[in-house]
Amino acid sequence: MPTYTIRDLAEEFDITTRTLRFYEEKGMLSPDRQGQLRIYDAGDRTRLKLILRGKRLGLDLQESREIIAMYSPGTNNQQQLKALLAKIEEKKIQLVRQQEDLDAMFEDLKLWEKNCTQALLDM
Amino acid sequence: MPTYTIRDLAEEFDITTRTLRFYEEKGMLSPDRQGQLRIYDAGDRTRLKLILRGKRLGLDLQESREIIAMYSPGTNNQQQLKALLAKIEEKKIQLVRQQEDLDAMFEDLKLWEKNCTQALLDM
DNA sequence: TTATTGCCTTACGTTAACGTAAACGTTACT
DNA sequence: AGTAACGTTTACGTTAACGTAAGGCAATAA
Repeated sequence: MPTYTIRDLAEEFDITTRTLRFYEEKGMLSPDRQGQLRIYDAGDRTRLKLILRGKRLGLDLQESREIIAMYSPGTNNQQQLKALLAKIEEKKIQLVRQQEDLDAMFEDLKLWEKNCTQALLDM
Repeated sequence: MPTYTIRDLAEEFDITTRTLRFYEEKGMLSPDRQGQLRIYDAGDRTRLKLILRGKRLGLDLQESREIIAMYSPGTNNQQQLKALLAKIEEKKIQLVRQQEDLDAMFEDLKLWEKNCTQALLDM
């Protein structure tokens, strides 16, 4: 099993070590320790990827935390599961909305690219 | 031409009047005045929609400002146009990335919905 | 006429997500 | 032995995007 130093992950994902410590401080990551030093494993790396993916989509850490919680086993009481399903539905709606927004903006940008290119040619 | 009070827009888009004043403070909106009162027109309303769409996509106000600037005419020097085209390309790349992220998360959530539903049935 | 309602300005407060700096310990050269 | 490079903790600073409260003008309902 591969392990990573804090610098390994920071460089791979182009974030600072401060960010990694911050995520740990918020309980999103719990790397092993070798003395004082943090040792990250594949699970930590995966969780980090999920956090960063969420971030790119505009989720905050709390939301990412909930998404990540879905990936970990042991969530096995009915109340929890129902709450999770509700959350998923809610998130799906928001994702669809984002898709629409993306499409709309894409169309606008394509149109503008044409306009701009044409304007350049006209000069 | 329709006009809107600050409350009209606030209610239509489910934001606070403070938010509208804030956007104005940042130079994103410039409603007419009737005495002290703000009177928004169709253009203001469109700009607001663009701001909010950008916000849903995780853009900050500065980025939305640039997008909106593309919609207004009068940007007619070559330097400007080239800069705009570069921005558009950059944004497109980011949007594609978001699409991929959305797809990935969607797949994950669908999988988890299955799991959760099954787990509920199993109880 | 007074009281409520809505808008206004001014201005300080708040939260998330880190940045930045200080002060320190530990390898790793040279 | 000295000094750089990298890690650690602790803690205060920063920015964006508003929230919230104070104080005041204006119109309308009772």
